[in-house]
Amino acid sequence: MAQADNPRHGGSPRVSMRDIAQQAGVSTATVSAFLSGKRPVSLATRARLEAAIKMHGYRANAAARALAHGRTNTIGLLIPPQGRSLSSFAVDFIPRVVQEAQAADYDVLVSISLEERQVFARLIEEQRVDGVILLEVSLEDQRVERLQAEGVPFVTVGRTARPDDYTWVDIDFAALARAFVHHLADLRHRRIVLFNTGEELYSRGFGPARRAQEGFVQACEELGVNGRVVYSEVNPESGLRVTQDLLSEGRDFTGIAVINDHALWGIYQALASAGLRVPQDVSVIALADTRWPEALSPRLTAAHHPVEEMAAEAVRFLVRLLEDRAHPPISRLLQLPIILRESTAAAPLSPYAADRAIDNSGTKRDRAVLAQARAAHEQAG
Amino acid sequence: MAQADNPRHGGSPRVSMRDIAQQAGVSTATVSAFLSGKRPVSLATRARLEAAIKMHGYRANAAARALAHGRTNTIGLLIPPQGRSLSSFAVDFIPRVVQEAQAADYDVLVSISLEERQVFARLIEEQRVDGVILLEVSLEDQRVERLQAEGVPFVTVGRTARPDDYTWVDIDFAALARAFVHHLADLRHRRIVLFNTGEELYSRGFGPARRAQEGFVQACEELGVNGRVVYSEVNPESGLRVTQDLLSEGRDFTGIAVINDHALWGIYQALASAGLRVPQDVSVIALADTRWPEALSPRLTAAHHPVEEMAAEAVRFLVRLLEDRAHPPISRLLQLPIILRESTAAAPLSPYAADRAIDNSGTKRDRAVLAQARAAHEQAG
DNA sequence: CCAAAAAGTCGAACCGCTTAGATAAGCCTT
DNA sequence: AAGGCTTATCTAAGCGGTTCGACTTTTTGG
Repeated sequence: MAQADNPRHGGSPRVSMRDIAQQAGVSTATVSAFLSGKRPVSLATRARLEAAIKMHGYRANAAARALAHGRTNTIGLLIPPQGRSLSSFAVDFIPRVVQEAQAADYDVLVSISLEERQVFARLIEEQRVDGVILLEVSLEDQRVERLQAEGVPFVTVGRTARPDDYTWVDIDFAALARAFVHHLADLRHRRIVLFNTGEELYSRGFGPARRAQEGFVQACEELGVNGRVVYSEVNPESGLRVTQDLLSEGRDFTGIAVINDHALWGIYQALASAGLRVPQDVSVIALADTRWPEALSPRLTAAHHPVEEMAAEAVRFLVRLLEDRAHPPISRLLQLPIILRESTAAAPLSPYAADRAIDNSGTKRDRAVLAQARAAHEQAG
Repeated sequence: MAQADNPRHGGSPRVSMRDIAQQAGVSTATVSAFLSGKRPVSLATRARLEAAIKMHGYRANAAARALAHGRTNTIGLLIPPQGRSLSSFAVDFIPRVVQEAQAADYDVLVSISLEERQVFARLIEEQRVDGVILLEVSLEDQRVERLQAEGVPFVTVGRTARPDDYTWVDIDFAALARAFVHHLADLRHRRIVLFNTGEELYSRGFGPARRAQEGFVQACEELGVNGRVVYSEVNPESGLRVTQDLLSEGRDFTGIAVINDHALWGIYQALASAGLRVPQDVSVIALADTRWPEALSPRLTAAHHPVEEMAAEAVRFLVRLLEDRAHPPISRLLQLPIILRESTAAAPLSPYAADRAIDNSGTKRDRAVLAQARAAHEQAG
């Protein structure tokens, strides 16, 4: 084939290890030894090699290294298809993954997990990556099964219904939703709406959507609260529309819990233009990124979505699996503290008699719960 | 080295081309010919190969291919460091790049262009990518020079001060800002504020920030409009704060032009809580992603940021450069039409005498300009 | 019916790096 | 002074593909 003088792209021909070896008067094996530090190299040789390498700005070719070494030092990040990620998640997530990976000497290959077969073919079968980080996992996720079957190291952000034998990071959405309900119930709210993710995600068994709803419903039942769930897409418009629809049906809620922070803006907007004040008329509590809670007015009582922490942790987990193939599965279920601000307050006593009627029941227990929850929140915050 | 029975990660040992060749009773050269289609293969052989390949689910190892072939079929995407990208840009940009690249049979390696030297070392010098897409380009950008010097194919999103000898896609921010001013001036606004990007970006010579401001200032001068520029970071809080500061100084503007759509929410919010109505008291015009204009109330007169189009175009350009190394530089400067909605209206006549005073000058010319601009906008919309 | 062209296949070199042995020299030890 | 360790280096065999010249068999045109 002899592309001997590989002209490269117009620039200078790439120097290879051979060139370095020649100039330093040693074999390529020695250069490799020097570079990897896996074998001792004499000081004299060292010096010559350093000089040669610096002089040419030499760097080992990644493909060759990967081929010989059997690892690519690249991790695959499977993101959901366009404009469908949970909240502002992906915005902060991707850069953080990249950064953390770079710190661990890995590159990140981003792929859209739309056409599953294709992605697997490229990333896994062609062995472009050593391991994979999987986003937006469903309770029943074929990708997880597939990865397990292939024996590819991977970590999921979110988890399936049976997450025992692989590695993941997740938020305890059920507990979070429960905490939302408790907080609102403590404030004597009796009619609460949960703003869940979009319906499509929910019906596909998207973990957070399912678990949050489950926790929400369960807590509502336990506390005798009238709970309702609506679904909102991840764009500002949707939150607006959904809230308006809700209001036009006649307002039968005093509290709103949100796990899809893209809806927040619309919710505030819709409430305001309906003449409803937060928190006097309606309380709002949410899971949100760092930016919204302080920007909204009144400031938002919220749990902070630990996007970056999850990104970093996912990478760290994956790296650990890669460095030690026999490593047992690791997992981390994050409990998020709720930070109390001004968007939640005691439910209005009037003008909704229905609320009051319900209010008469369960008051004693609620008091206790209230006190306890308050204490917990104070600590957490 | 003999890791003969390469155990791979727990799974089945990877099949290589040799296995396929053996099973089909041919040489690896023939397998390669079959796979690449670069040489004819008889029908009989074809059939046997297809069977063998399907049976093993064989796929050529990417590293080996890259090594032999000299191309990685991977493009590098250099994104700005965390939380500093222009508006919601990166959110939609990355997935679109990945998608478009996948369609052209390329993978995307994302890297943060924080530590320039490091990134270049990994991506370019280790030859992990065939070409690069560069985001957030400054007027004087060392990365561009470096890439040119190295002879690496690349395309920038945005452009430097002298963008003649390389490939790029950009928005005509100067023209856009001018159009904003014209539109507002046509509506008899005489005191306008430009919400630019954050100050740090501006001072680093970020193209859009500089060019937009230039166009803005220039148009203001031409039209005798009193223009002012403020800088807002890409988070909802910042827009709020900046607007509040502006208002607390005494409101000396009736029109707001925005190129940083993250500020929008805060602007609307701040205006509302100051009791100012849009558009009766203040007109707002902006460059924004698809989601905000329809979600804000009143709906936003805006130019739509063609994020996805730019992403797709950037990839297409790059692929063209990669397929034909001798290809001359390509470029595309996008002119964005302004879509008229309800956030802009004639400037209020009262209670600001100052506005009126200025209004008396230049009226005739303004009339003509107005008519013309209107016509243009009608068409564009 | 034969020479020339086309089709089909193979062997072998090569891409640039890693890594076991093998080798050789220097330094102890006894 | 010889055997045993270390230390430093080299040789050579891969890793899993691509490519190209050479060789054999068909096909084609005259």
